[in-house]
Amino acid sequence: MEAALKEPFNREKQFASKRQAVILAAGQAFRRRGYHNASMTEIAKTLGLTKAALYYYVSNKEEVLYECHLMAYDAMDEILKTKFEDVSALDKLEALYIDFVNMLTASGVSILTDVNSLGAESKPDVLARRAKIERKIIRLVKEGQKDGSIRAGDARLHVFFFMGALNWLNAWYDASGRLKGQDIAAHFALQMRTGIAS
Amino acid sequence: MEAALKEPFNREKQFASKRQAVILAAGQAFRRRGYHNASMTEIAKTLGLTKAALYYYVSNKEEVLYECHLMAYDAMDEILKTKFEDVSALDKLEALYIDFVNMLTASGVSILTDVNSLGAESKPDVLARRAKIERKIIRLVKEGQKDGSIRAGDARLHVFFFMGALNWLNAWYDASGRLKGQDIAAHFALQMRTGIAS
DNA sequence: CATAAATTTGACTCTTGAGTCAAATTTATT
DNA sequence: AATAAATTTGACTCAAGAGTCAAATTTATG
Repeated sequence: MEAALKEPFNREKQFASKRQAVILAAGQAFRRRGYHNASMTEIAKTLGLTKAALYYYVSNKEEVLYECHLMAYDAMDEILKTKFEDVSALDKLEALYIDFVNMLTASGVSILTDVNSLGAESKPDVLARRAKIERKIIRLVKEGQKDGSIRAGDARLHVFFFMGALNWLNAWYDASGRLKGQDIAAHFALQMRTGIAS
Repeated sequence: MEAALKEPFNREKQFASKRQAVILAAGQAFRRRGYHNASMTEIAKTLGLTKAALYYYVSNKEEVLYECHLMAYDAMDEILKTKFEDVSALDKLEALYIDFVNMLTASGVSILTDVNSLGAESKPDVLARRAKIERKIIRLVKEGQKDGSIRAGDARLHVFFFMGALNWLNAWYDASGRLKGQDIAAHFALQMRTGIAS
């Protein structure tokens, strides 16, 4: 143990992580103030930079919005990869939902709902991404209706209902508030679960 | 029965109703495309008018957004006035929730979430208005926890959960879709209810 | 510590959409 | 039909914020 301790200053890694920081900061600003109300100048200031410097990392504002969406969906996809054994679909769903809430309250990543500010190339992408996630969850609900853990009813509506609660969370959750993310997760998971359990 | 049939062309009424039409159309546009993506020109075109004509009815875009918010909260206040007899708080809540969904799917009024695009004078107003409604609903939930119809748990979280579902509805509901407003109302009410029932 | 690449900046330009206004047009009433 | 008020419009101005770029500054490495 001598060298290799302080990373050999990998150029690309440096750049990539700073870029990530830009996306994250922008995401927070978009979440709190809305895409159009948050200016690039303002986002730059948050990072102790100048607007011009931001453009060294990203090519335009819309790209940033796009990346924010992708970041959220990546995180959700990751959660959806969880493997379960011998549990009902309802139990799976509950576990996933808890992870979703924890991710949203702890990671700084947020689900943005402004899809209309995306251009004609990226918007379909983002919608497709979201649809894919929704489909997975809907499939899980249907599975639960088969294994008897989830009551009958339009599976899509079941999902829209509790995913709505999740989206809304982004709007009101304040990390500095008195409500702890974990508590919200537990509460929401229970409310989600009992809302659709058999 | 001779005169008084065709209203005597009340000036103010004419103006007021056209103004309402402007607000409503703008609300739809804001809901579908977002406040900043919906231009005044576009909204005017919807009504077969010119942007300049819009400004005969309203004094600026922000005022329109403000009125949209008020319209939604007026509608909710109206619903919240409903008097009930001999029913549990949970039953009351369910009835109100059904009315909320029906209002949102049938009236063309929508709950806009963009509060940040409001100016410093109107934003606090709108927030206060929303807070008042939330408090009423939270109070009802607490009442239900007392009368035994609603299970224990942070009343605010109970409410944020199902109100989130309601807000999200605005984003995805499409009047021309195959899902009928009434069906959504019934479904959502059940899911809301079972999510918090004792 | 010299230097070449990476990063940051100040000072621009450009676009878009809000908002204005004098003039034109429509409408209810006599 | 005449007319005065109400309504609508075309053709503007203006501001804000996105995006650019040559030059200045910082940084890792020999």
